[in-house]
Amino acid sequence: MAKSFEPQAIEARWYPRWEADGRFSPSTEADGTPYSIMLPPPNVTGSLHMGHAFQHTLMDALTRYHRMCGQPTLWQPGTDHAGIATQMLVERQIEAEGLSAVQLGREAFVARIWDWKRNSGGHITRQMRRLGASVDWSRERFTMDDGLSEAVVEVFVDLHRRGLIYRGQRLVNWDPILKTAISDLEVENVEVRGHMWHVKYPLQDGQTYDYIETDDNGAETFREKRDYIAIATTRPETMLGDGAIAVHPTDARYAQIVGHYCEIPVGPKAQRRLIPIITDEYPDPDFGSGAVKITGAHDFNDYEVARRNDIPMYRLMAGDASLRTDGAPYAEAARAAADLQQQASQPDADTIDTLNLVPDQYRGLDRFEARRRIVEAIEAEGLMMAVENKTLMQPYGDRSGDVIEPLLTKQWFVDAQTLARPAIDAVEDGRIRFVPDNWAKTYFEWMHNIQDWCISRQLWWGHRIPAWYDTEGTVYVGRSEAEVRARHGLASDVSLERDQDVLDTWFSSALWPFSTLGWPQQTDDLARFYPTSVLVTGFDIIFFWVARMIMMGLEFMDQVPFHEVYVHGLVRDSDGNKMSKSKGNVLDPIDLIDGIDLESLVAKRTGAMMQPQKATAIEKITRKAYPDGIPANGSDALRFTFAALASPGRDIRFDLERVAGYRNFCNKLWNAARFVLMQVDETFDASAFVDAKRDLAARWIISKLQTTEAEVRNQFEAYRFDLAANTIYEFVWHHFCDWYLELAKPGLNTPDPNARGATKATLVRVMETTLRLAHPLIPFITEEIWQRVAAIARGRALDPTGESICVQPFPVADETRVDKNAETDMGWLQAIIGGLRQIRSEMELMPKSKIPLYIVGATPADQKRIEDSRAAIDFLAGVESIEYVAADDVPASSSAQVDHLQLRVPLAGLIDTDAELSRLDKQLTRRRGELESVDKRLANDEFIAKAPASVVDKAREQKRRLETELDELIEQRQRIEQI
RNA sequence: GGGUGCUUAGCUCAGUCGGUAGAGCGUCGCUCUUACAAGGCGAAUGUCGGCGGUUCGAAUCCGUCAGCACCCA
Repeated sequence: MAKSFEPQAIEARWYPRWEADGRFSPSTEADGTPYSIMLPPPNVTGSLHMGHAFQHTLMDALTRYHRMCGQPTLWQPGTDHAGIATQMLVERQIEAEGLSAVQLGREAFVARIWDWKRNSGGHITRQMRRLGASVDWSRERFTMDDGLSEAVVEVFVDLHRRGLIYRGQRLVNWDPILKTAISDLEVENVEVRGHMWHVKYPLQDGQTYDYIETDDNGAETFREKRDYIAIATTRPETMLGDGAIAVHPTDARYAQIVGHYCEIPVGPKAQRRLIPIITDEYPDPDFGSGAVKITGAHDFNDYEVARRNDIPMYRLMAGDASLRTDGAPYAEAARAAADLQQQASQPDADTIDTLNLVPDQYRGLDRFEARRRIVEAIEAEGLMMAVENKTLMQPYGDRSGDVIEPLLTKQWFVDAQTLARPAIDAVEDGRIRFVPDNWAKTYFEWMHNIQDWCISRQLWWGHRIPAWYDTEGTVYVGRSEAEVRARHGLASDVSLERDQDVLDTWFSSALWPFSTLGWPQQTDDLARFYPTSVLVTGFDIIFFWVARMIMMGLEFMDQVPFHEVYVHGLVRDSDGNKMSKSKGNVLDPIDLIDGIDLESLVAKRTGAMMQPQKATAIEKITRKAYPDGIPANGSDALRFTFAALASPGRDIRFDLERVAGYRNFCNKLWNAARFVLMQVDETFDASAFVDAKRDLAARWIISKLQTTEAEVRNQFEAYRFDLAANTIYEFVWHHFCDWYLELAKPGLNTPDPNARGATKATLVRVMETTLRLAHPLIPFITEEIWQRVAAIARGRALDPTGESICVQPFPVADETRVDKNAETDMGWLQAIIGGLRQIRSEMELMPKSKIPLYIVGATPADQKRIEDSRAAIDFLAGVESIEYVAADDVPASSSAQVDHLQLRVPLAGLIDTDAELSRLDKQLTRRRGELESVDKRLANDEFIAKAPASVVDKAREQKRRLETELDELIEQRQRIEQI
């Protein structure tokens, strides 16, 4: 074996073997409960980031653990088609060629995307292999695959037939750059500095009223005669589309003018529109003037008010958020609108939508330019009362970064309220459990306030909506045009045109848990692996994805899609900041595995930036943070780090130092294996010594191994990856390496061949078991070592066609091998060796020098115990001789106290009296403190009366031990003082 | 404004049932010892955010205040 752990060679060797040997396909023989996990499909355009690496590590650990437990285990991989992201990416490529998507046409453009997908779409799946992800690649799926597309059509048609999908003209979030509707979840609200403009809306025909403000007691505080109503708005450009002014029904200030009309103070004076003053619960009387303008077509709150009060909604903008240029000239449109207002009932939305109420001089302006011009005009007219600086929440599209415009358009919607009800029940009654469980609250919170889901997107890349229109605009939904014609009796000469839009990518993702398993066909896989066992995901997509999978799963499979949802935190940088390209603090998991030199890292972080002006600053922080680049740590070390940091309910701060520590851990394991293998050759058969008599150390390490196995199992079952990692670390380093390997050394030199064999067998078999225990977290190194150790441990050669630790049984604790006596004895031995080492260290003795040891107070039983472990004491504490003596028979010495035993190391001539005294004082102080605390508790009658007996006994025992040790220490101190 | 979480050693974090506080990293000594110097041995260290309550006993349970972070509006 190589002298130190070299991950590159090992990792490159094993993953292709595992994949080729089909280790990741669910066993058809195993008869355990099927275990399955759906990989949250990453974007096909994506590359592996730290969040993926973290999440995939956890899923892989679970998958490998359950596979080793003998369950037929499936980790289902795949990618989603990422409608907007992919379309943007290929559009940019085409533009670089001097073409545009429009020039190319829909069909050719979509063909180009498929080309791109075939050639470049698999990047992230190659990276997943580097991480060791044991997904079943033979079942890889893509949301645009035929089977999955069939599922999408099936679901759409079915939900539509049952009225749970509908089409309608609604106010939606519109992205003016992408020119598509997006769902409310794809909108990010950001606080920005803006203005609040206070504008006078003059009352009709110069009417006036007494505007009176009062305090809480009803006393008048302000009075003024007004011929206007004051309106505050952050978006003056939408005034053109106002349909009414609303005040709160209890607002006395405006009661007298409710039902009157006022004038929108923009546009040519001759055609200014009059709008009614109405009452509605929505305006907050304490906010601003208490009166708000209602622009139903450009604000979500106003939309609701307009609907409630039958106020017309006038759309002012086109798809690129510029002011409309279509339709009749302004004078004509304004007259039509005024006429409409006189009518008893509203015409339909389509008719109103044809009215373009943008004055001719503003038509075609960008919305922000229009705002500037309108503000100017109001000011020029003297109707601007005040301009207030104000921070406001502005909606941005999470893909384009542009300011989102609420826009009235025809879209398809899913009736989310109806679907949410059973989905809420499933979590309430425990069919689905969130881990940590407080995420259920977040889930309920959202589900109880869920909005209808806008699922149509004005894109070309995606699942095209299975709806057809005849020339009248009548809509027919069906699996295909032929089905539609047959179903509705439409002759072949009736012209039908298919809906241009595609579905939200999340619509197909919502079907992922069953569409990947073959639905709508009733496949064996579906029967076996649905519902899946657990979903591992970040909290950021509970709404986007988790909730929608639950709704769709219950609706179409009649069963929950997964029993548990493990919600992990976010990976942040070592300072706790979110990782982002624009901050330049992104780490690439592959760089942590392979290492990267500084120049490459700088180039990577500053290349292809959205904001190139930040490059210099990013270069600077990068050079400072990683002066030597990033060293190669290997996949196992990275995985172990993620596991160790995965404390529930917490974001993780990712620290390179931590990875380095776990790389060292891998090296430790590697070297322990090297040592073990140096002790045995291939002919050694550990199984021959299964029943051999074992020494204390062997019984102890075997006992420890059992409790470790039980703990690790529990921790995996409870999703405590952090504790599992710590438990394994502790066992390997501090029990196996620090103690057992050292204790085994003297045993390997004894003349008794049976004792030697027993020690070797213990070394090999504990090693082999440990590898299986650690495999789910660190698959590569454990496989590499296991291949060398397994045959010796089992006493028979591995199958020449290949065996793998991947499919070996996960260790099961054997209660009968838990040996409490061995653990007690070992604790005592460790205390003795520790005491002697402390003396050696503080007296600054050379490691090689041997010391004589005098032991005071040893009973015959103690002496036997000591002699039984004599070789270990001699070897680990550098003892050359032991004498059992009475207190008075020892020359000047340094001492250690282990219970009633006093260990004394004579230091003829060497002793530093002061050093020894201060050492003793330190021990005295500590024990006195402890004794004081115990005494205080024991002196309390209520403690004796009310505390459980075991706690009281423990305290009494502690008191007895402390008193003995104190007595001895005090005596020893006197002896030293006398020198 | 509503909700959630966090505050423990210099740093990053565990702490399960309430029994008197731990790990890793870092720091300080000694040390190249035949698995490992990416190592070994030893050492130092805390107002468990503040205050109040429950309890024989509180880092842990309850209340309250403060600071930080995130989500929703």
